[in-house]
Amino acid sequence: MSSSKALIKTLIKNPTRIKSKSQAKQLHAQFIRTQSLSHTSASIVISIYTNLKLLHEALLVFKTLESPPVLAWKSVIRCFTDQSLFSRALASFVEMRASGRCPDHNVFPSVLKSCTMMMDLRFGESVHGFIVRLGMDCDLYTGNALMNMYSKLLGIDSVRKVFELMPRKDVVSYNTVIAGYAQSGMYEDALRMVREMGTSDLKPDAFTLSSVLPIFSEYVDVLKGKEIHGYVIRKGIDSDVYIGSSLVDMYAKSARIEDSERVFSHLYRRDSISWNSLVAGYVQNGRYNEALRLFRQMVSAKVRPGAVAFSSVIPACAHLATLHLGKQLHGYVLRGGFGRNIFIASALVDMYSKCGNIQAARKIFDRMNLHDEVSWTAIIMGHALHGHGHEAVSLFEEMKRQGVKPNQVAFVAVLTACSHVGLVDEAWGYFNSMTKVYGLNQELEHYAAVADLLGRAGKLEEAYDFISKMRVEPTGSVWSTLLSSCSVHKNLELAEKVAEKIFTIDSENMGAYVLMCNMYASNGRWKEMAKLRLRVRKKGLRKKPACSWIEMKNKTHGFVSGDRSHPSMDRINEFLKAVMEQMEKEGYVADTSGVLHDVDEEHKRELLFGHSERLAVAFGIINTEPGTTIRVTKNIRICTDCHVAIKFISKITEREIIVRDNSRFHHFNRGSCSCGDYW
DNA sequence: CTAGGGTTAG
Repeated sequence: MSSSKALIKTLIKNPTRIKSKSQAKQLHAQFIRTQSLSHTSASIVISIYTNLKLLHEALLVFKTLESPPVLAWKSVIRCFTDQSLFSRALASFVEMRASGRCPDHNVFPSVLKSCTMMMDLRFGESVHGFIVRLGMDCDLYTGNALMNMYSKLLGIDSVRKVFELMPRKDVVSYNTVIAGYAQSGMYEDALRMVREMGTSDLKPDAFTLSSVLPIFSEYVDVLKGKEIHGYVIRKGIDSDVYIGSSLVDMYAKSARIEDSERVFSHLYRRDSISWNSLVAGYVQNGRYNEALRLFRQMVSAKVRPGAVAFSSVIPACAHLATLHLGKQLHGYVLRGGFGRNIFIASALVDMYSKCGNIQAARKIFDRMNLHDEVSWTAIIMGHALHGHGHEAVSLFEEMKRQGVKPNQVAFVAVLTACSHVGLVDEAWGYFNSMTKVYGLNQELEHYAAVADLLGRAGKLEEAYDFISKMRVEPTGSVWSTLLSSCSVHKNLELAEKVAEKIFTIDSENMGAYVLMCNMYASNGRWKEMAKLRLRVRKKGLRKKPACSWIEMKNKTHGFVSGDRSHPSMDRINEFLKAVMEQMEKEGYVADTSGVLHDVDEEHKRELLFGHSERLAVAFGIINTEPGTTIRVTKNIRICTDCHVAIKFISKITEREIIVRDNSRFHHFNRGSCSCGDYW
């Protein structure tokens, strides 16, 4: 009996001396044997159990108490919070108050955290009122918990109010306001608080830095970031997972993916966020294949991808147009129960439309129960790319009707839609409404879309004027779209003016050289052409090879123009020859104007024959069941002659053929194309 | 009591 009393005394002073479950059970048993399980000693046993996270054992003891003392309440409430049983924590708090016990300051941090996690601001505020009435609002931990709650549920202003009223502040207090400022985009204030910390003799720790680092990745200030990286290493907290993923992300966002890789490879502990920071980093830097490789590596490292991981990798499939991988990921998404996530759904809509399956994209879009400006934009862009300009425009109108305000990206999408079907007046209306109705500035992309539209519509001079008077400095690519319009509408004079504009901005623009050479050739201007060719040779420029690829049984087959190395080449040629005979019977005449001039007519036809898109289409047809849709992707614009030829092929073979070039999709069916030959 | 990664365009 007396030894138990001594034990109780030491335990009251230091209950964490009990470190294992068996020790705790032993002690508990001893109390029961000596019949000294009073309210006080029972509370101690409870707190020992809860410190060891043994909720079940603690509750068994707790239930035996008729009127549990504060220590017992406090322990179970903290344990409930600890185990994420927030509503039970709050219920216990209510019960404690009803029993007339007055909570001490140790109870509030857990209660406030539970309110935060339950997102129950009303209850939290009433607890705050209670805290003030008890005069406990000057308690450090309680104040910190209050700030955290307001930061998550109310807003930074109330956080600041609590902070300023706190008589004593520690690192956690500062970290909480700093995170609050950083998360509300008030970067200057966040950094000011970091400096203020220093003057209060508090040193920034891992929490501080992982809140501050994302600021520099958004500012893209590598220098500041590197400075922090150095500080982190000196402090020996560079292996912190939180800091690690912030660093990976920061370097990736500053286009220094090699530094991201280095940081990642030095992390000895990696969670799903560290992995995903690098996956997302690869995607942000256009390294789609590496993103997919790392994602697979993450899965085989038994790190379960979460919702964020899927919304990071799916765009990689969209860019690569790898439908089979996209479908696989879609399957994982559904099995993981992430189908309703708006980020993922938007990414899927985009992926399916970029992989050529606009119907699947639309189905996912229609099944979403909430549409934001991103998902609207994804489906509008999808229809635009597939040549459904009118549908895209009416979706844009529907978006506005539903009260979703279009952002700058949405305008890029609707202008692109107008451009692909030649809706000139509508496009002007949208372009002007940006500033007049929505207070958005027109940026390069919007100017580029309108310039493209005017050029395609054959209003070449108007397009030239428009680009010359842009409020933003035009880039080579804006002029390039006009140049190709000049070529389509056979206006050599303007093309020369445009080409000079391009060469002053980008003297190595190979596409422009090729286009100009062809135009000179078809106009019989051999001298100018020769001069241009010499310029190209002097610069040592080479033509980007045209290539097309097609997916077959989960494998991608690539074809380069004129390259005969594919094992099926004989069968492909046999097929093309047979189909060509039929085509010519039906009126096909090879359009050789797009081919360089200095070869004879017969050879020109042969060159067209070897165009990569034609090879890929042929390969697809001979390797699939009749009636199967053929999907081909090409790295540059589809050639005029191939466009005609594939129309014939679609009719003769009764196939739907979908070709994605660098700007849009062409759906060939029964001898015609969805673009209506307007492209 | 406090912290990190995500979707649409180019």
